Parts: sequence; C-alpha cells; structure tokens
Amino acid sequence: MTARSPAKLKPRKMPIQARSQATIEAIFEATIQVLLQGGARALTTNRIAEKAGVSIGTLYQYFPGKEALLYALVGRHLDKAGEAVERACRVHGGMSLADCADLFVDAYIDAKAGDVAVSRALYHASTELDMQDLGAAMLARLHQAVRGLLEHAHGGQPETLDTIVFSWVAVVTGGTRVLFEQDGTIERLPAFRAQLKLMSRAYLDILGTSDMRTDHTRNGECYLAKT
Amino acid sequence: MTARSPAKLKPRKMPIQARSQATIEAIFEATIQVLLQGGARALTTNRIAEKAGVSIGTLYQYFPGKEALLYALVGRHLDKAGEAVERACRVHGGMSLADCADLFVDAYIDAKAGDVAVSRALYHASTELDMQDLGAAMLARLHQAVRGLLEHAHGGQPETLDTIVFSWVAVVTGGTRVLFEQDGTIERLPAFRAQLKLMSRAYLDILGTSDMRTDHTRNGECYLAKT
Amino acid sequence: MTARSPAKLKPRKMPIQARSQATIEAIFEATIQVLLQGGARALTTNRIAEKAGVSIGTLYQYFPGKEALLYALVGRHLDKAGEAVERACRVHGGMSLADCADLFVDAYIDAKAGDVAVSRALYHASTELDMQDLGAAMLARLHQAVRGLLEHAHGGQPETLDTIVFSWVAVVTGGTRVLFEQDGTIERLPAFRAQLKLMSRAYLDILGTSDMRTDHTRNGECYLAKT
Amino acid sequence: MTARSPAKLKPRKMPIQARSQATIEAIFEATIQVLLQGGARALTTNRIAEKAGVSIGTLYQYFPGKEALLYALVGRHLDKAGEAVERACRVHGGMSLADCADLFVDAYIDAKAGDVAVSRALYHASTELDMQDLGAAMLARLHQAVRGLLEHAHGGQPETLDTIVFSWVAVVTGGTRVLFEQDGTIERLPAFRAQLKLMSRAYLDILGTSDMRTDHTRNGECYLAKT
DNA sequence: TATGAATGAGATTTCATTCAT
DNA sequence: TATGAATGAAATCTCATTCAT
Repeated sequence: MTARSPAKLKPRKMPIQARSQATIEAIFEATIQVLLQGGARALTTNRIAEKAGVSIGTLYQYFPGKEALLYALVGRHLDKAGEAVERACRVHGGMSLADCADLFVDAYIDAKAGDVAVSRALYHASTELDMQDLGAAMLARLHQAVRGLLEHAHGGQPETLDTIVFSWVAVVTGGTRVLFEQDGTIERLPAFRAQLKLMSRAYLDILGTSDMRTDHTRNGECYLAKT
Repeated sequence: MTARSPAKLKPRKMPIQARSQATIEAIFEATIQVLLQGGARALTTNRIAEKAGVSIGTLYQYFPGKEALLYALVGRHLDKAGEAVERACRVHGGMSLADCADLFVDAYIDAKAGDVAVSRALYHASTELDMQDLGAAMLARLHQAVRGLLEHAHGGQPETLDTIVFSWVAVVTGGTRVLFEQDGTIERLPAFRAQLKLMSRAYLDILGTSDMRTDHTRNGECYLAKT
Repeated sequence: MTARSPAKLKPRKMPIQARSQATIEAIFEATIQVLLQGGARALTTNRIAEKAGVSIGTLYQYFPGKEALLYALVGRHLDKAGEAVERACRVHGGMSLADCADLFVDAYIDAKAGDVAVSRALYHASTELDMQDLGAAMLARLHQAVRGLLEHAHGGQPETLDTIVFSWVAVVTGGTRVLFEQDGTIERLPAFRAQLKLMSRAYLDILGTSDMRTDHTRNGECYLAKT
Repeated sequence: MTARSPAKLKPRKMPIQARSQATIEAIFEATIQVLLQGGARALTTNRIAEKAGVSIGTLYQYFPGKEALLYALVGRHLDKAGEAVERACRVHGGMSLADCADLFVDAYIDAKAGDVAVSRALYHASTELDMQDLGAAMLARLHQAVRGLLEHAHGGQPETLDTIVFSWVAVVTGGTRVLFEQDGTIERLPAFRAQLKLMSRAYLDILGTSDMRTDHTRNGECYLAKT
C-alpha cells in the first residue's frame, strides 16, 4: 500500500507477542462478519469487539478508532487484489491485444470474486469513510500494471496510452462494481465477464488496427471513422 | 419515481401550497449544501434545518425522517437523469449502432455532468442509507431505454440483447462513477467520454457484424474467435 | 469577563425562550451541588445533568463540553467577585493608606466569603481545567481596581506602583486561597482577615513614609533601611 | 514524610536493591516529564511507564496505583522544600525580626524556585488527587519552623503567636503560589520577593513595636491604632 | 403550522489495573 | 521480577426525533 495514512488512520501498535497477531486477525474477521450481517449501519466498535471475542479496550490497543480499523482492513483487501492483478499482468510474453484484454478482465474479476460477499461489504463500508486515497492508490496501481501489459503489445504515444489505460481500467473496475453493489445481479457475473472481455478486445483491437500513433480524439471529440 | 418506497421513506404530505413547495425546495437545497461543505459526516437533520432557515420541527413536518429526505432527494436527482436519458433514447430514427453508442454515452454523461459536485455529494450520501432500490430502479430504467434504442438497430434474441444491454449499461454507469468519485479525475472526463464512445462503438459493432442471433458466450465462457 | 474564550470553551447557544434560562441556571446549580458533594472526581456531565433534572442532551445543547460549562460557571463567579471588589474600590474619597488596606482586604474576602463552600469547590474544579486566562483576567481586574485605589493615596512612579499592587494583590488573593483550600482552616478566617489588614497597612505605610518616588529594591534585592 | 498515608497510598515495597531504587527514580522522573510535556490530562500510568522505559506491570510492582505514585512524588518534593526551610530556620542566633522575615521568605521561595517548572507541574497534578493532607502537613511543618524562628525573637502569647505565624505562612506560600501558577508572572519573582520581604518586615515590626502580649484583634476586628 | 427545547439511546474512546506468561 | 496483552467500567458527546407551546 503506497498511500500515506493520516495519523488518525495509522494502526496503533506493532504486536510483539504472537497472541497479538491472532487478536488482530480476529478483529478483522469480526469486522467483516458484522458488516455482512448488519451492514454499515450496524458496524460499531463494540459489536466488532464482541464478535471478535475481545474487549473493546483491546480493539483500541491496536487501532486508534473505527476508521483506522476499516482503513487497514480495506487496505489489506485492496492490496491483495492489487497484487493478484499485478502478478497476472507480469506474465506478458508476446501476447495479442485480445489476450491482454482477457488477462486483465479475468485477473480483476477473479481478484474481486474470490469473496464476493466480503468485497461487497467492504465497498459499502469504505464509502462511509474518507478512503479516497486507498481507492486512488488502487487505481494507480492497476494503471501501472495495465500500462505495462499494453506497452509491449502496441506502440502508441505515452500520453495516448495513458488515456486508454485510464479509461479501460475505469470501465472494468466501475462496471464490475455495479454488479457487486446491486442485490441480485451477481448471478449475471459470468455473462458480464464474457461481455466485458468482448468489449475490451473490440476496444483494444480497434485502437490497434487504426494508427495507434495518432490520437483518436481531438479536443475530447472522437473522430475515428465509423466502420 | 418508479421504485416502490417502503412506508418509512414516503414523504409525509403532498405539498400543494406554494409555500410548502418552497420549504421543501429549501430543505433539498440545504441538504446538498451541507453535503458539499461537510460531507456525509456532517449531514445532520438539525444542520439541514438550520441551513434551510426552517426549524427542525418543520423539517419533520415534511419528511418522516432523515432517510426519507435523502431518499426523496436522491430519487429526484436520479429521476431527472433517468428522464434525460429516456428522452434522448426516444429519438431513434434509423440510427446506426455507432450513433446509438454515442447517443447513450453522451446522454448519460451529460445527465450526470450537469452538476458534478451535486452528483458526487449524492453518490456519497446514498451509500449511507439503504438505497439499493433507487439504484436498481435507475438501472432498470436505463436498461429499458437502452433496450429500446438497440432493438431497432439489430435483431438479436431478447435474452442475448438483455445481456448486452446490461453489460453496456453497467460499464457506462460504473465507469463514469469512477471518475466522479475520485478526487481530481473529473478533468479527464472529456477524454474518457471519447474513449467510452470508441469502446461502445467497437463493442456494438463487433456484436453487429458477427451473428447477433447466436450468443457469443456459452456457459459464461467467451468463445468468439479472436481476431 | 474580558478574557477571550477558545472556541471549545464558548457556550453553545443563546437561549431564546425563558425556559432555557431556567435550564442553564439549573445546570449551574447542579454543577455546584455535585462539586460540593463529590468533589472534582465526581464531576461528570451525566451526574450534572441528572442532578439538574435535565437530560444529558440538554446539557450539551448549551455547552460544548464539561470544560465550557465549568469555564462559564467559574467565569461567572469570578465576575461577581471582581465586580464587588471594583465597586468597593470606586468609593475612594480622600482615604488614608490604612483605610485603603482595609477596604481591599475586606472587599476581597467578603466577595469570596459570600459562599465559602462554593468558592472552595470552584477553586478545586478550576485547577482541573486550563483556566489560566480566567485567573489572569481576574488578577488583571483586581490589579486595575487596586491601582486606582492607591493612585490617589500616594504619588509614586507608575512602575513602582505596579510592582506594589501586583505583590499586594498576589499576597491577599493567594493567602486567602490557602484558607479556602485547606480543610478546617476556614474558622481561622476572622483572625486571618485582621492580620492581613494589619500586614497590608504596615506594608503600605512603610512604603508611604519612605520615599515612594524611589524604588525600594535594587536588582530585586531589598535595601530599605531596617527600622 | 510526616503525613500519615492511607493504606492505598503507601508505596508497595521498600526497595533496598539499587536496581529498584533506579527504577523508582526513573518512574518519578518520567512522571515529571509527562506532566511537563502534556499536563495533567496526559498523565496516564501507561505513558509514565513507557517514558520511564519500564513496563506498566513493573510500575504497579512499586506503586499500588496512580494516586500512590503521585502522592509519593509530591510528598518527596514537599519534603525537600520543607526540610530546606526547616534547615534555614534552625540557624537563628539572636536575629532581628527583619532578619527573620528575610530568612523565611528567602528560604521558602528558594525552595520553590529550585525548579519552577517541576513545582508548577506538581501543583497542578496535586489538585487532581486528594492531597489535602500533604498540603496540610507541609503547612504544619512550615508553621512549626516559623514558630521556632519567631519564638526567640519576641515574647508574645502562644495563641497570638500562632495566629501571626499562620497568617504569615499563608501569605508567603499563597502569594508565591500565585506567581508560580500563572503563565508569564514568574519573571516578576525577584521584585515580588523583595516586596514580600518588605511586607513581612513591616508586619513583624509593627507587631513587635506594639505590645505583642496583647492581641491586636478583638472578635476578629482589628483595633490597632493606625499610625 | 411552525417552533425549538428537550430527550436519551447509543456510539466512541480512555485508562487504571490485572494476570498469564 | 518483569512483561505487556487484555480488561471493562465509565466518561464524553452526538443526533434523530418528539412534543408542548
């Protein structure tokens, strides 16, 4: 996690004894449980401590407040997802754009889908707080990873490439989020995943076949000749 | 507002008199102001009433509670956006798929971009409450509008079409949301808009050229031959 | 009260209805009662509210916190005492120094002795908080009053006079405080008052008979010829 | 330490080993540091232990509680000051009253002024707790010392002498305290010291020249003929 | 209808102290 | 003896909501 945490959000103490590690783990787990069962409204430090089987005081030994706890938890989850995507993106031999498309879409959705329920719960919790920076860090991370992925597959200008990567990442992450956030749409995930790949391939393809060296937009207006 | 509101969330009275209308308007406006200035944390009913220049008692004359107030406000905003998109989508003569793509992307982003700050503020506020149904209603509405848009432009199976529409809508709304939610990414909106159109056209195009009568996915697995 | 209060110490709301005044009065009264019965340790906002017969929420409508409440209460008491002393000191016709001595000592002790118990309670409570400025304001006020009292009775240099006034005020207020703070010494007050007058007269006298135009100290060392 | 300590306030064990002594010393020192840095509000046992470089458990090995720790620390400081004054007062050959006055004032202020900051810090800390008895003990001690000082210098009735001594001690200690407690008045200490001597001499002198065998007050009313 | 004083459940957080290791 | 993780009672403070005027 590269984002710098304001003082209020930094964990309080580095556990020395092994017991501490278990306690922190229990608190994290309990937080997720509470979130899953009662939603963001039910997420109180007392409930977390109770569910974790520790006293409220113990919770505050490790985190200066609820926000810090959530910050750490969300950060950890995002880190995991970010790492997974990065790992996947590093294995880029001579891949076609279509393969790149599939690779990123699969890597991202798999990272999120690992535990759909937890992802959903954390999505909701994180908007409660000011976790802009975590989201921004994640976005930046994905951007780098995807940039590395595409750099080898085409030869566009850096600036253009950035716009493409940014847009693609936004679309993949944002689109996936819609599915996770709505009740009852998660069953559409397989179909959505396929369509997302299709869309990504089509997008990258069209960028690749046309001259990538030229920007397809002028003043933010698209002028690519319609097929 | 198409979403059914639970009893607790319905406005308390149908204001007919102009004075009432003005009061409600003031309350809505104040809510947005408070949200913009202090964020979701500062959004208290007392503060809203104060900023609106009415007493807390008056506020409760018009809304049974805080949630109802927010529900109504967010609903109104979504309604406006939904209507705008619907209106745009109704004007579909013999449009090409590419034109459809541009049409929807522009309609949606324009609807949101009308007041970026307010949209952002309400995004945040809405996650505080349980407004799943508002989001779902919006999604359904957009789905219908986009479905109507595409039905004329191609002749696929209804089921396949639904998947396409769902995915496209998710990607456009979700992707746009990423821009709105992050600090400092809104300046990328013009470029993003162009890329989103490009992507949408490419997506719809590839679906149109291949046989839309067959589903490109089987068991959620994409099998479209890679170009 | 001339001292500027930091934001955290300012009362929260100016009561509009008459009911409010009564509530505030009740809270002040309850604060004193709790202080008298349980000491500074027992002084909690909940206890105060309970004793005042109002809810804890009501207390916080008027004061942003315990400190602010105490600040206001102590300020009010000091104000009363300060005013009493000022009033007394204004009546200075052609008084002798001895009369001046008696006047100030009596005025100050009378102001404090009005309600010994309350004074003691507030002395203790005020050290809990950071009320330096209230004490400083009181001291400054007394200084002015006493300065006015003595200016007419002698003709020393302003600077010398300030030192004298400062020392005398310190001795009278500090000495009195010792009596009030200790358990079981309050019965000595009459005798102490007499001695304090004696001492004050002797002090002012000796300053008056010697040349007030010269400073009796040099480098902080006293060089007044011993009688 | 002459004051009797309630069971709860007695140090837990008599440390004989040098290591223990060092630990206790470190705890005392840390307490003062914390007090100086963060004030009474920041004075927590955990912080003290941390600053002292020992574990919280160790702190509780040596003191049964926070109060006991402070009690011991304040007691030690008062003891030092008391001893210093006593020592000074014992050296009374055939001293004049004026010399006595100077002696006590200097002895007391010097004892306090040794470390102004520490004195101030402990002043504040001591009001947090119930340390009436320490203050009373100190007062009694000073009373004895000053009584011994004055007994040789005049031949008044014991009862009258007690009143004089009590008043003088109150005035010297209380007056000095005013300077120490207020921010920014400590620079006036040299001038104040001189004035306090002046006042003390004048006071003792006037008592000495008039018939000390008679009480100058009757029913608490002063009737000493004004010079 | 409008007002705003009052409510109080409940959330956050602290910190003196204990006790298993 | 030393350690430090754990405790939990208790304090502070908020804010949605009610209701007498």
